[in-house]
Amino acid sequence: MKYMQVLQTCPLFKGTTVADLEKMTACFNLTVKKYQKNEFITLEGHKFDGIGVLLTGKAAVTKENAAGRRIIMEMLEPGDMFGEMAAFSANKVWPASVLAQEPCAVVFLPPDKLAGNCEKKCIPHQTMIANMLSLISGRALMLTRKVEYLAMKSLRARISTFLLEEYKRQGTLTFMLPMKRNEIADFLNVSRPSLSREMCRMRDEGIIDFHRSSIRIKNLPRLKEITE
Amino acid sequence: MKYMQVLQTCPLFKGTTVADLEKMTACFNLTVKKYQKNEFITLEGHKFDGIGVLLTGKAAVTKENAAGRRIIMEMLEPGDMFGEMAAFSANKVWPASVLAQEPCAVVFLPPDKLAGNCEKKCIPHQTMIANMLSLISGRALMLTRKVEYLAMKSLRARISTFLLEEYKRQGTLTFMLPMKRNEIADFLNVSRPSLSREMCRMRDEGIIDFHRSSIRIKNLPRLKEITE
DNA sequence: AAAAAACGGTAACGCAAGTTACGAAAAGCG
DNA sequence: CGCTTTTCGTAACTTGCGTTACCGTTTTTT
Repeated sequence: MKYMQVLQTCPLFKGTTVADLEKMTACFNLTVKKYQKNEFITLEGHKFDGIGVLLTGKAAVTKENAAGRRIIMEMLEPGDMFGEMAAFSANKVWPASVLAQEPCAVVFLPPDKLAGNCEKKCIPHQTMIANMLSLISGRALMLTRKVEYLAMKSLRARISTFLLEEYKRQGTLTFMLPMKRNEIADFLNVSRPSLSREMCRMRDEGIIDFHRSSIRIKNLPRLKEITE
Repeated sequence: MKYMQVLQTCPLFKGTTVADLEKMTACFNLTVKKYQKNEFITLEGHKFDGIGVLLTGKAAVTKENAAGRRIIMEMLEPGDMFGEMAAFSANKVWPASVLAQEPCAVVFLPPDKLAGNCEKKCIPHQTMIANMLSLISGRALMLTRKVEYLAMKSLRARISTFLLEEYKRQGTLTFMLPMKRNEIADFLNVSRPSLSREMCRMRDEGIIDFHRSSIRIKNLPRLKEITE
């Protein structure tokens, strides 16, 4: 199959050779589907077709908000997969919609064959199952982190946690914020003016210093203290 | 083992006969531990002991946030399991605490044996892995739901969503709430008085009616409207 | 059955964060 | 360069929720 190279970059097939992939895909009876720009690849609430892997193009995972507005959850690039969570749950419907932003080619993996018994009980198949376990639990842990953020009552605690994670990631007390104010506010689930106000208060108290996207942690212990 | 019946109700062993279970448990080297009411079964951040299965009693999965406020993530009943997410992650510590709400009996399954290759490649073992996949993705979906709850800004929207889910589950407009006020407040991540106050306001407005744990939805369209 | 503990409704008060609106600095663009 | 657009800080006002405290009721314990 001509898409084999792309398929190999998919985390699901990490540690699998192209030869193994060829064998497996033959077993899977794969169907490549094509979509035009602005066409829906999946529709939230509709019947689940199998785990999708984006082969070419660009697509957006979207969800409808309470207010009925579409929010982009994630952008998909070739090699990315979607629907891996819904695949093994009881309720076999798409938890989100996927919208093609460009012409896209997608392959769907039937979940029953994936988890089901391979007659040959081949090693690659087991590797794939292990990958799947690690992927999904990774996703679950990521969601746990999100819950931790949202469960924080005070805005200051959210900001502090956010800054500390960034500090940990970048390694220096002075660094650039990876997002604009608006995006940070969205991520922390607060309004932008509230974020600005609180950041300025923290600056007044000598905890941090900043200008636009460049920020410096002036009182690290204090910052940690806020998050407990 | 006397708990074999309960173990069979554990979703991890769904579709497995008692005879198969006997064989597998022998291989697993299981230890049953007992806990008193209000005793911690696991402690957040402490060393991971293996996937837990609650055999008897009732327990709450909780997390502490910065302010020391405990939020209930989930309630556990006999046959329920916990810690399956941490089992396949790199960092082998408990991501949450589990607190016994009643005297509890718990069995722990070592994760390496679970995911590792069974020499016999027996069918029950494969069933168990498939079950595990289904369980973890179910948990991920549950967390997604939790995130959706917490992302709601107004308390009224959280209450309405909670009541609508309960209505959907129980099928009648008049039903019993599955938790006490304190637990609901924890679940919705608000204070108990605030929950009471808002529920009374909704009663005053004729949306719902309630006394203690029995509740009746009087204006279903209105309730749905609030969540939109 | 009496005592103790848990549960749930209520009210007053304070404060953190949302809302809205405006202006200045920075960035994008013809 | 000059114009437009985006980004960000700031301030006044509003509001929803937390906190605390109290009390009646229900449940549990002895």
